[in-house]
Amino acid sequence: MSIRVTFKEAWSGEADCKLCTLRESALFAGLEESDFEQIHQPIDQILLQPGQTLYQAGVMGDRLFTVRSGMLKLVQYLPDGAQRIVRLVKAADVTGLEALLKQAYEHDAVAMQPTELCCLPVATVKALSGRNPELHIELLKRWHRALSEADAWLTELSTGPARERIARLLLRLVRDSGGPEVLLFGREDLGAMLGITTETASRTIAEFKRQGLLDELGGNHYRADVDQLKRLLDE
Amino acid sequence: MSIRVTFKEAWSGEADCKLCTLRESALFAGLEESDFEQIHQPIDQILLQPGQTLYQAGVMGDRLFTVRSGMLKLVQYLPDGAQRIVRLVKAADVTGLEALLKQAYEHDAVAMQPTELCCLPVATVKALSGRNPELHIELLKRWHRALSEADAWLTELSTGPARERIARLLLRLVRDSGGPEVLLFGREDLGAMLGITTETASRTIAEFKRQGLLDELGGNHYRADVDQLKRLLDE
DNA sequence: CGAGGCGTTGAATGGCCTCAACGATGGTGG
DNA sequence: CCACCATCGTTGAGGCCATTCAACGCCTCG
Repeated sequence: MSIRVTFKEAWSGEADCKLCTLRESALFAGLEESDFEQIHQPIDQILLQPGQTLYQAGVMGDRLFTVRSGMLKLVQYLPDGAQRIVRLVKAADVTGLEALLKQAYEHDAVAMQPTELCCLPVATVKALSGRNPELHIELLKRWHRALSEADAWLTELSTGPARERIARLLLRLVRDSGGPEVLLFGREDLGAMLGITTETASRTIAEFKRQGLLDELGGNHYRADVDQLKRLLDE
Repeated sequence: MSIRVTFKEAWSGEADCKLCTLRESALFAGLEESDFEQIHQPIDQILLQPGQTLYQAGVMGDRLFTVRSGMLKLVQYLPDGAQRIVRLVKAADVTGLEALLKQAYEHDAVAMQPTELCCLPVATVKALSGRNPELHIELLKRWHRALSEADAWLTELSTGPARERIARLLLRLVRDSGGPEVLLFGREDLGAMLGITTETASRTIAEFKRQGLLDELGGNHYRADVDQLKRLLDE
């Protein structure tokens, strides 16, 4: 099911962090010119295609990752094989922080779209954060953000009937993407995010379309009626 | 519903961290003798009774908390009033880390048992962690642990039919408590943890008792048949 | 053109929720 | 001391909603 990809295959160049287009929002936002000179190992950039796996649960890694564009899903499995998507990693997010603590990755990280990443060696991040308090705080913030997201998934996306979960997910997607147009996921992923079956996900989406809550634009693109979705929720 | 308690009412003394019985597992485990001399503000200790609230969601705080004994629940609310327990905080755990980032608390923290806590002023923790890399790492570890817990709640306790969720919860409780005896929660809390109604929780527990998976010892104490619970899960 | 993946839809079952009643328990006040 | 009340756990009945199993159309790709 999962597509393995060697590091070399996905490699797409070395980064120059000083010139990064994400500088303001990136992990290294607070760094000074002089700090960059402390980076001895190169920062590799890689490009993943949809379905390709960045890392696997249980594997010890020595890198953490910043998403430059695209999106990853973090997947956990139960012993019986059931899977659950516990979080999405979007542009400017960081994942694989476990590596900083010498711990194995806790999820499978799988690309949902063509996804560009920077690979930050743990040694580099540690060296920089030991010297630089701002980076240190930035790391805490990333961790905190991940935790907030996790809690929100539990309360918003795993509580109540299927139609409410889907409505809340759609509203989150709208919020994150700026406009009312959203790129939806495959029905199977939808189910794994919300703890429902693919059939229920499909049926509910279809019903939303018929009721005008969603307008299909083709290629899994939809236009959402935000007001009606909200109204559905506070009844 | 929630019981407010003033800080003064719950105050039960000042701590001497050097002599703390939790020294090895506590947040300050890595500190040196000399570090403790840097603590200028006193570390207050407080005692909460079941149902009392430690802090509320949305409130800005300047303390974080270490649980010395007892247990807290972290509760989040949806706009429509539905509540969800997103995590439990047990002895040696830390909560309220949001305060370190100048952010409002994200949950209601409510005692489920008589609970002893240490209140650590953010200023103190910041001062110490700026100087002490071990404490710094320790903070990252706490955050990581909280995140792992959050993910586990999603995959294990919010996935699958009610009987499986309860079985997995029981197994977690057994694991955490050492022996096969567990102190169960009120049915309402059970429901709020697992995303099911109190009636379903009650019914399932009653069924487990009839089937011999649980043995009632009185006062919400039960003895769990671990093997049978596991068997129930891998079918 | 055939195969396989994916989304959709149908029918039937069953599990969970809703609403309701009832017993046990514990605390309060007469 | 006991009647009273509130809370909590339990159980029942009924109905809805999600799951299960199945079939079918559409699309891409080999």
